[in-house]
Amino acid sequence: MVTTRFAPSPTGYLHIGGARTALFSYLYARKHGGRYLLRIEDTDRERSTDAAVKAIFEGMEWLGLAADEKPIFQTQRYDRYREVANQMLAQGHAYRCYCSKQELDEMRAGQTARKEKPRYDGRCRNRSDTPAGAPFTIRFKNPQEGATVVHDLIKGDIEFQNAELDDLIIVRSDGNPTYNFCVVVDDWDMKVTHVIRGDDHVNNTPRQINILKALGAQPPAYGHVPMILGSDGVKLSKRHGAVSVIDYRALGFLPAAVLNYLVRLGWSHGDQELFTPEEMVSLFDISRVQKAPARFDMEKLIWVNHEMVKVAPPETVTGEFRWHLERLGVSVATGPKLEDVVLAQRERCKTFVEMAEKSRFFYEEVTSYNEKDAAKHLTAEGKAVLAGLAVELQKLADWSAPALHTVVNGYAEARGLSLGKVAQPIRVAVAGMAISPPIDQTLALLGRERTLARLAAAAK
RNA sequence: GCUCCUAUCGUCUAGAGGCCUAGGACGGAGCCCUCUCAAGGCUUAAACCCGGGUUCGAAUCCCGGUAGGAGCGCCA
Repeated sequence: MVTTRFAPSPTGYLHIGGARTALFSYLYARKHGGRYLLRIEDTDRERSTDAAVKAIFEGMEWLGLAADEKPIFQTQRYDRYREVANQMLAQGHAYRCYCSKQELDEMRAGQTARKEKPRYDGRCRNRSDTPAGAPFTIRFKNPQEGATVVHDLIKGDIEFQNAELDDLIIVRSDGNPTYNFCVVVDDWDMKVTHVIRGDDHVNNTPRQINILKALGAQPPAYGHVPMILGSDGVKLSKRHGAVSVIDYRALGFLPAAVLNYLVRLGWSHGDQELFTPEEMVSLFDISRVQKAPARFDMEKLIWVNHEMVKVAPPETVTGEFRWHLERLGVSVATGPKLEDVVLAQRERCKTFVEMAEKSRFFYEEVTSYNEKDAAKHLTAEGKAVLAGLAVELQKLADWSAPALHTVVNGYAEARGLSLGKVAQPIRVAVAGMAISPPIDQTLALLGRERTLARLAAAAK
């Protein structure tokens, strides 16, 4: 069965680039009826934190990319790693290295000075003496001849000369296993068939394949996805703004939009820009993923989000809308139904941050007016309109959009005023600004009581 | 320095030797519509990194250059 995994290390937030490799892994597994697993690579005890683990879970859950099975933590598998390491030692695939850190540093310094690639020269490979009590690391005995080729799902065949690869440490002198070794043992034990991961691991791949071969295991297929760059073409970092997946929630995006944007970044299916979750699964084709890194474009994400917001069934997005309103300290206890406001606002709001800001007047009192808008529309003339209209509205029995439409339009027509001359002052009066849905809808949603009170307050 | 990877509008991309006068999308510009903001409609500017081959024919294949990126830890 096809098995993929996402294997982040919990040393920070869930990076947007990581989210994309997770998405590709997820899609690949789904498409082939397989499983998608999550593994926490927390062997770096210094930098790994529980908060980061939590952030990863939160991010994955928000995106809807939850793993099919319970996540695996590398720190809980040390016994297994040691067992495999000892087996390799016994079989002659690994050896003890007694080189000190200082000795290694000197070796590297010499190589760098000679403009050579810094690498371990294998001096302990055939060492016969075993200094009693001396600290040692365990190194993998990498083949010294021939070549290892990676049949990459995205990049095609990549050939490495084994002579280029040195004997890497698989167990540290403190007895703890290293990254490249844990990955190999885990992928093997988890029966991972397709390793889809970041581009930065390409150079680790031949080593991992060689270890797997020494273990007598069948290496999985690999697919290395290019990284995501900032808009300036430099590696995406905090300097570019949001890099953590969960930040995109705070920015007002829908998980579906982030997913859609991410899947189209470095991948395409003809001219199609928008995909349903089902289409993503059925249409995704890893071999069509771009080989070059792509730049992150916030403008396009915003567009994708707006497209999603415009067509999503309102009830499916009220959760995000409420979350943002409450984040602004707005109580939604009294006021129109969230669904109705979403329906009225979604055409003009690209994100939920925007929607919340432009809709808070439906739920809380207007305590101040936008200065420019007030100066322009709450003039003596404007106030007269508000006062006059208030009288008409008082008499209105049916507080519905069509009825309000008739009254407002009728008022303007009767006085030979353009609709703008009437609607704009009302807007400022009830919304505090000159931006709102069509005026009849706005008033209908706001309700009779609030409308009349605000009209009166502004007419003064 | 060494190894590996990459290269189409500003950005994401289509393009698998003739369908390319290089298509779509975001963003930009202009016009229309309009009670605001939007949305929508129409129009428009904008790219094959450079140089050699191969071929009747190259954005597409090959080689070289250039530029960018990744890796070279008892980090992951």
